[in-house]
Amino acid sequence: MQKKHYQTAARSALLAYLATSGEHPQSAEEIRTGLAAGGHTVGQSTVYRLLADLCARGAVKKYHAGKEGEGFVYAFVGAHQHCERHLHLQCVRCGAVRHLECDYNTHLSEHLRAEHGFLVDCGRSVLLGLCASCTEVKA
Amino acid sequence: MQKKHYQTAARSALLAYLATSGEHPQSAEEIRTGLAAGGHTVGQSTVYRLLADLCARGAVKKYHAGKEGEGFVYAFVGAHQHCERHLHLQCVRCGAVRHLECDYNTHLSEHLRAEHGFLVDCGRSVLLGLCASCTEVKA
DNA sequence: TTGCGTGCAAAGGTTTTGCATGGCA
DNA sequence: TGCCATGCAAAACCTTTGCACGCAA
Repeated sequence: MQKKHYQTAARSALLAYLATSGEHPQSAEEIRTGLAAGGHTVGQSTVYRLLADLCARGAVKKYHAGKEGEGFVYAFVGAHQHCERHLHLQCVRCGAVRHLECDYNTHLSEHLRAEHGFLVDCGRSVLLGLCASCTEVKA
Repeated sequence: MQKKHYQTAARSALLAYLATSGEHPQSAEEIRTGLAAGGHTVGQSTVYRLLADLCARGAVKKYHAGKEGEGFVYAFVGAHQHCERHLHLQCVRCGAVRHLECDYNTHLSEHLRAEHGFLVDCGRSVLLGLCASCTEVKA
């Protein structure tokens, strides 16, 4: 059961900010900077605490940062309430995370289970690569 | 082009240790402890530097640690010289990483490319879940 | 009024870097 | 002999925690 929470300035600002930034993953520090740019100064610990809370509620998802060794990035989940059912595709260039809403998920999970005895946890699995947009501008 | 390197005691010990520990991923600190247990005291910075070097040469692979927020684990690559061609399955319980040597890799990559415009970088993609062994003892 | 939320600062853990010394080729 | 490698310690980084005060309900 979710712990109750107050509607505070920091919480509202964070939610509003995440909503406008779409599902583009950002680090805690980037989020804090973004909030500050919008006139909302929020302590770093508050950012982490709010993100952890939202994460627990399923409103935000936490991914490994694209660049290794650099902690985590957070993305607003929005309408995606079934992340445990599909795979995730993260672009190593732009950082965007796409949710693979496709029957292929089922095929893959079934294949791995039947042929390899491996139970995939889709919600936590992220495939890395280049998204369509970044492929086009591939330098 | 690879930078040349000397054959030093620390380097030999690390390689020997990794060879015996198979492909089971370990953290830098675990590796250091393991070396110490074998009578080889190696400075922590040396461990990191050697791992980074081996990683660059493709002899060692670096994965996110199973538990989030806890850095990385390293695994000996050994005979797997084609990690860029297959997916990786990491067990969230025991930490083992398996290389998916199966035609399914091709299917998946092709599907994602054709249907979703996403170019998967298999070598860096890791699917999380439960391996066969851990599924059996699922508590 | 109650107790959660917040900010600051300090703590924690892991990885990286600077520097002088030591060792391989 | 020339460089690379190593160790120690300090620095850097990101994240978490402790504590006292503030604010929502």
